[in-house]
Amino acid sequence: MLKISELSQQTGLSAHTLRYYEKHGLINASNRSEAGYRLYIDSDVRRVQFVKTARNTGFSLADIGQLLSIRVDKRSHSCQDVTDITQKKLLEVNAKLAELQSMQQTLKLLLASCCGGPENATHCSIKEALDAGLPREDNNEARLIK
Amino acid sequence: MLKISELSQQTGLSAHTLRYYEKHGLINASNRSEAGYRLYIDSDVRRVQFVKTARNTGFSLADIGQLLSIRVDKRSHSCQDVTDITQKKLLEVNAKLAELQSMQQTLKLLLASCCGGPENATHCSIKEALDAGLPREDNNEARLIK
DNA sequence: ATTGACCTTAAAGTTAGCTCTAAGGTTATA
DNA sequence: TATAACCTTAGAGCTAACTTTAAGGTCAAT
Repeated sequence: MLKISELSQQTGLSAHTLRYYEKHGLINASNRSEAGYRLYIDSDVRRVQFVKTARNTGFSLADIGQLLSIRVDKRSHSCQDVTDITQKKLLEVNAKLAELQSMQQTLKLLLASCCGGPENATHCSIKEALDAGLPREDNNEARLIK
Repeated sequence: MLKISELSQQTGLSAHTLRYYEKHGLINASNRSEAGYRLYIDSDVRRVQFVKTARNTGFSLADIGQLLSIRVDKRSHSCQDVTDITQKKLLEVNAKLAELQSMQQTLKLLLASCCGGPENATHCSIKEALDAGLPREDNNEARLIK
């Protein structure tokens, strides 16, 4: 039985965030101690890790609640509901994957063509990466926010 | 030369959002008309699309500004700077990819094992997907937010 | 020449997702 | 037994990223 700070350590989410997720119906402590402390078991850890992964891959907490409801709330979902939701989420994941892979490609090209790449060791040219898909360079500074 | 509403159409971002991005240094109109209207060219479109892709893959606007500064502001970055930033972003992209692929796997398993999968056509069992990596089911409802 | 659909800036409002604070109870160690 | 390091809830505060509003200028078509 883990206390909330131990769950926090195991998942990398703060105790505050874990309570916040609980308030929004995403997770739950399996038990409470006499004094009212939240107590978690292994399956709670896996559930939190799932939430974290989903969040890291860009799903909103509402999306994640929907994903979790597939697993948890069997009785109120028909088979059709489940496959519909799952299929929709899978399409979203696939779209995200495609965009991420394009970003990966762009960054790889940038690394390969800029300072230290085999054909361009002495000066930094990013033209190759730009030509391969990035927007073209211009003369304006891109100011960082703030 | 595109006006802002035309750029909006081509990129799927609202004119408001485009002005917001400009205010934060991410994009810029190449020209202005006599009356002060923003006018964009093809390379502006590509730049906005890059911003959109990066945003969709979970980068913050500050991150995107950093990525754009690699491409744009050659003089103020040493080769080392550029490779450092790029390499760091590439690691982030790779981590996101790994998490997304794990989500994809989970959803695929769920689809395959639930209602209509070859070995389980008559009732909806998600146990297979759970056993394959998802947190276990429990008896609590996952309430959707709001 | 006026209507309506655009465009401008500046600034206020909104939402999601935390993050922190206050006020107080619990538990382990010195 | 007291000190510190936990835990509790309720609620306020914060930041990022929009989104809307206000007040007004422009432009094409009737």
